[in-house]
Formats: sequence, C-alpha cells, structure tokens
Amino acid sequence: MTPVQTPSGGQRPVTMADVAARVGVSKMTVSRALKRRVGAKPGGRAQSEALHLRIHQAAEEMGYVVDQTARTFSSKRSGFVAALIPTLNNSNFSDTAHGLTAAIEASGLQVLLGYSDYDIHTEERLLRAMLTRRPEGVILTGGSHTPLARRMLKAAGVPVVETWDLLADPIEHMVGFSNADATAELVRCLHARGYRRMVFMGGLPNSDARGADRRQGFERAIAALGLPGGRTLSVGQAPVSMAHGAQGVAQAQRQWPDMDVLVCVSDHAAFGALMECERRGIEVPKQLAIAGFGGFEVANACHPRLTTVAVDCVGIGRAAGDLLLRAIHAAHAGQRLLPETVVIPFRMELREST
Amino acid sequence: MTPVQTPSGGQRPVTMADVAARVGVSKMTVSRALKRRVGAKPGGRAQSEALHLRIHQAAEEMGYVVDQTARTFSSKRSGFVAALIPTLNNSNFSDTAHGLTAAIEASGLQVLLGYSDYDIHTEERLLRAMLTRRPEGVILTGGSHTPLARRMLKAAGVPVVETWDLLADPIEHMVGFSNADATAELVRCLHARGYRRMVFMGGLPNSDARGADRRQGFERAIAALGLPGGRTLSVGQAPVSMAHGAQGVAQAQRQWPDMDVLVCVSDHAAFGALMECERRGIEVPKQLAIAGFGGFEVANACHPRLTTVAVDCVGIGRAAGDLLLRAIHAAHAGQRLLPETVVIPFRMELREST
DNA sequence: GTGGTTTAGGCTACCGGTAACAAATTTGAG
DNA sequence: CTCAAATTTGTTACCGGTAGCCTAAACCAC
Repeated sequence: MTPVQTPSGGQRPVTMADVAARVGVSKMTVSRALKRRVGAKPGGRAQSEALHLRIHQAAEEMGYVVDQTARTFSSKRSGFVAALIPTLNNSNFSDTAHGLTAAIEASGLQVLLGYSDYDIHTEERLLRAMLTRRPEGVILTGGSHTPLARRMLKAAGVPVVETWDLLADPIEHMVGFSNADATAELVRCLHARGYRRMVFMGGLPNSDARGADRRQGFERAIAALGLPGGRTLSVGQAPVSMAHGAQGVAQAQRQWPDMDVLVCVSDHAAFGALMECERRGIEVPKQLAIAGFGGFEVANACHPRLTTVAVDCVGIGRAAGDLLLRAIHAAHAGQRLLPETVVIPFRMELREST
Repeated sequence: MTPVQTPSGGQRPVTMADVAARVGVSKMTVSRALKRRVGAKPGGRAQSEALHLRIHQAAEEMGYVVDQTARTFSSKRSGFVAALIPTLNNSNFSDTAHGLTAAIEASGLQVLLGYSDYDIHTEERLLRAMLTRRPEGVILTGGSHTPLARRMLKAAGVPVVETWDLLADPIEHMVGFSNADATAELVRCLHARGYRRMVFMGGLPNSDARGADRRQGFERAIAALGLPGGRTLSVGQAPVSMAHGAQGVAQAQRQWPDMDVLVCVSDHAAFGALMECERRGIEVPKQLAIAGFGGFEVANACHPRLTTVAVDCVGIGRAAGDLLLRAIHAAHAGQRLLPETVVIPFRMELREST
C-alpha cells in the first residue's frame, strides 16, 4: 500500500507536494499531518481531525513515503544512531545490538550497525562513513580508538556511549563492567574450589583490549592469592577461535605440566580446549579443569558444561540505548548530559568443567 | 585532521562554501576537486593541479567533511546499499555480510546492515526504514517476504538481489544454491556409507524457509532411495538452538527406536544432539550417527567432528555484491540488467560423526 | 456580543550540495 | 598567428522537506 514511486507508470517518485495538491492543501499541512500519528493529539477540532485523516488516506493511496534524506537535510535530524561492534559473529555483541535496538527503536530512531573486525583503523573508516550521514548519537564497543577517531567524535559534537569496558578515560558516557574484576572473581571462585596451579590462555594482548583486561585481572588475582604467577599463554590474534583453544592445551601442558585449571579468555577458546582434552583422553575436570568467559550458548550445551562468566549483554545494549536517548534528548533541548557511567553486573556460572 | 565541525569554538559545521571562500574559488570548484581523489586524473594542466591541491589542503585544515545527506539530496545517489539478513549471530550470514562488504566497498558504496530475527514483518519494517533513505540497491536473504515488502521494492525501482536460496519466483536477481538439493546429496552420501533408517530434525517449517527446503530435500531423497519415510521432527521456532538439538535426540529415539542417523537442519542442532548423546552414553557414530548443515566452526572443533554440508557463505556475499554493483551501474547508465542467477557450490564434509 | 486566547493552516526562506549549462582559458594543428 | 577543440571554472537553479513567522478561524468566558 505504500510504494516509493508512483505505481502506475510514473517515473518520478511521489513527493509531498503531490499529496498536498491532491488533497488541496499546502505542503506544510501535509508535513504536519504526517508527523503526528494517525489517532494522536487531536487539538480538539473536528474539522482538523477530518482533514488529517484525508491526508493520511491520500498519502497511502498514492504510495507516498517521506524521503528521509530531504527530511534530514531540512530538519538537521537524521533519525538514526550509529552502533559499532567488533564483529557480527559473536553472540555477546549481537545480543548487545539487540538490546540497543530494542531501547532505541521505541523512540522512532533507527540503529545502523557497523563492524570493525577488531581493527581500530577499520573502525575509524567506518566511523567516518557513519559521521558523513550525521548520526544523532554513536555507540562504540570498548575504549580503543585511533586518535583521529576520537577527534572526529569530539568535533562532531554528538553524544557518544562506549560499552563493554569501564575506562579510565572515556570519551563521554560508559556502560559496561570491569573485565579484569570479573576474571579476578572467577580466579577466586576457582581457588575456593581447590585449584592452585592456574594458567590463562588468551589472544595477543594488543589485538583485543577486553582480552587484555581479563588477562590482567587474572594476574592480579593470582598475585593476591599468592599462587604461582607468570602462567599466561597467547595463541593468536583476536578473535580467538576454537582451534586456537585446542592448540593451546598442548602448549600449556608442555610449559606447565602441573597445571590444574586452564582459564580461557572466552568460551570459544575454552570449548576448543575442552574438545581437545576429550580427544587426548584428558579427563575434565578430574585431570584438568577448564573455565571460559562470556556465557555463550556452546558453554551450556557442551559436555561437560563449561564454567564461565555470564554477562548481561542485552542489558548492556539496553542501558547504552537508554543513556544515549537521554543524551540525545538533552542535546535536542540545548543542554548537555553530564558524562555518566552505568555498571552492568556479571555472574559466575560454575558448572561441570571445574 | 578531519573533524566534522569547526574545531575552534565554532558552533556551525564547516560547509563547502567556507572552504571555497578560503581558497577563493566557487563552491562548484571545491565540489569537483574533492570528488576526484588527490592524485587522480589530472587533465594535464599544472595550474589546475595546484589549485586542486590547495583545495584539498584547505579542506583538511578546516576539518571539512562532505555532508552525505546534502550530497544524496542533490545528486539522488545515497551512496549505500541495504543488506538484510535473518540474524547477526550466525556465522553463515555474517560471512555473507563480509563477502558483500568486501565486494561493495571497493566501489565507494557503503553497506548498511539490518537483521529481521527470522520474521518477515520485522523485515518489512526494516525494509521500509531503509527505503526511506533511498538505497541504491537491496540485498535480501531468502525469498519469503510480505506482499507489501515485494510491492515496496518493485515501486522503489532499485536493483534487488535475493541470496541463499534458488527461488521459483525471484523478485529480480538471485545468488545461492538449492538447500533441498544439498540435503538430498547429503542423504545419498549417508546411504552410500550404509545408513538406512534416517531421521530429519528441524524447526517448524513456517519459521525458516531454508530449513523447510532442507527438510523437503531430505524427504525427496529418502523416497528416491526407497527408504522408510515420514521420519521428520520439528523442535521449535527458527533459529533452532543447541538445546533444541539436545532435546530432539530423546524425542527421535522414542519415536523411531531403530534410527541409525540423525540429519539435522543445522550444525547447531547437530552439536546439541551430539553432546546429548555423550551425556546419555550413546556412542557416535557407532550407535547413532549425526550430520549437520552449514559448515560452522563448532562442527569442526567438536569431538567427534561433525559431518556437515559446507557452503561458500563468503562467496555468496561476494557474488551478490558483484551482481548488485553491475545492476547499479546499469541503472545509472539508464539501462536495466536482465535478471540473473548465480549458483554457488556446496561441499559435503564427511567427518567422524557418520 | 465582544475581545482575548488558542489553534490550524499558509507562506517564505532555506538547509548544502550537484547537474546543467555558459563562459573563460589553454592547447595544438595548420 | 589564428581558429577550433579541449579543458577548467563560474553561474544558476534546483532537489523535498521543515522551521519560523503570520493570518484566519474557532473557542471561551464574561
């Protein structure tokens, strides 16, 4: 019922002026009638209400759809927010995108998504492309950005929310949790279960800031508990794959034969390690315990089920969306929301693998 | 070096007119100079070349970035294509998105991504939102769309590529493979390995067209081989989860105790089934074989490794992108590319689970 | 009725680029 | 040196909406 061009042979897309001419009013009246929803906010005038309805009907009959480009151009409101995540194929981030979309779309804004493949230069390019379209707000993942990216954001003057980490030097707003604290907490839980000779397996620290934080939390907790330290392994660029995890088991055992638990930077690595143990006849958790991070589906489906740190990923997205909306509304009212930080809880899921 | 607003206290974003004034030329000259890249296509005039350079320098110094909205508005070219996939969190589709992005971005267009959560009404809403921004092309996944969505696309007059399926009634172009044929081929391979009492496990057919096609291919092949038919199981809405797969094992064994292989609609379901077998002490493949679909990472990381049908997901994206680009270029030249179909190959990965 | 107050709808200008055409300048062949 | 062709730059007119202001009409109390 609402094609974008005139359905019957016409080449030119239907414009607001066409609708106005058909109804016999001015463009402006059509613009106003379409802006408020069909039944909403009748000023109390019966005649106006009828005209309003006629305009909506005409628009539908003619297949008229507003041109968002023209609207953006004129009103200086683009009607979208840009959200940048490291990768599509990670349910943690796609869950965050879901939460974000749910929170944002209620207000009539659209979320446009981009992914950086864990590369800050790709992120910069993407950000530039998004900014040329004048988003009303920007959501980033993590706090690692190129200097130029930070400058572009500052200069653009749009509200920014960084998610998934708690940063010492945020650009503006922040929604996340401390990956270091979460991993430290996991180490303490494992210690309470009697494990003492812990090894951490993760990606190369410079490729993934969150992984590096987890590693740091691991080392801090190990030191605080007086356990043997220096036992961390790097198995490749982020994102660390299941194959990386499998390969890490042999490497860790060779280097630290007395290891009793392998703490992995993510559930994917942990799963790879777990299956490799199965293949090598290493009993989990009897001979070697394994823990992951992230609360992914696979961790709860595999056998034995993996101990992990579950994060409220959807909650991160929702909170980031709510916060960004408030910032956008404030900006629209000519004010500026003071930088806020929302801390999202995490939860230890102690399962069969430890 | 390229902020979006004037860096030093200025409230108003820098416009092309500002750059033009600074260099002492007209807006048009700036527009032309910025359109072609820094070193490209000098007409052979040294003076022109120098001016060109001065304009680029001035733009950079002032932190000028073109306003894509204004450019779109004026030129009628939005500079992006819309890509709609069922879900973010499925590496098959995110791989396709990667291939698509790689193919498209070389031409200077941007890919804007949306996900429908396997719901055609969500897809319709999303499509409408995208179309208000006037994409130069649209990529869809599959061939199930609301009637209104089809009409909107027709009316919008933009090139459309449907991916991942081969359809009897495509909107325009098509890049994919026959899910039914692929599954039938898998059934023949399993038959050759000696399996006879096959059961198919998938989601509710109306929730996932590709899953339904696979089921149909299964039934067709079973009938052609003269094997006992009617053995298909539905375990929930798409996307079928690992938990669904686990739950399906018991159900299938209860219903068909003599089953010797369980063919699953996806690797996720197959993995869930595999782990459930581990838990119940069912030996795979000795007592029960399991096959999946999709060539996901988990299928090649688990133990035993899962037999699956590997699809060139990136290739689908790349081919769809190339095809869409040709259609866009044709449209830009006033022609129309005749509907094309690109068939993407699939490959049987026979592994330890069968 | 009357006058002040509210509300609806019309008019004008403009957002920031680019297409299309016109004018100016350079190039090159004869 | 001259003139036509090629190339560069300038001028003008929009693209399709919405902000802001203004007038006209309806409402309401006294």
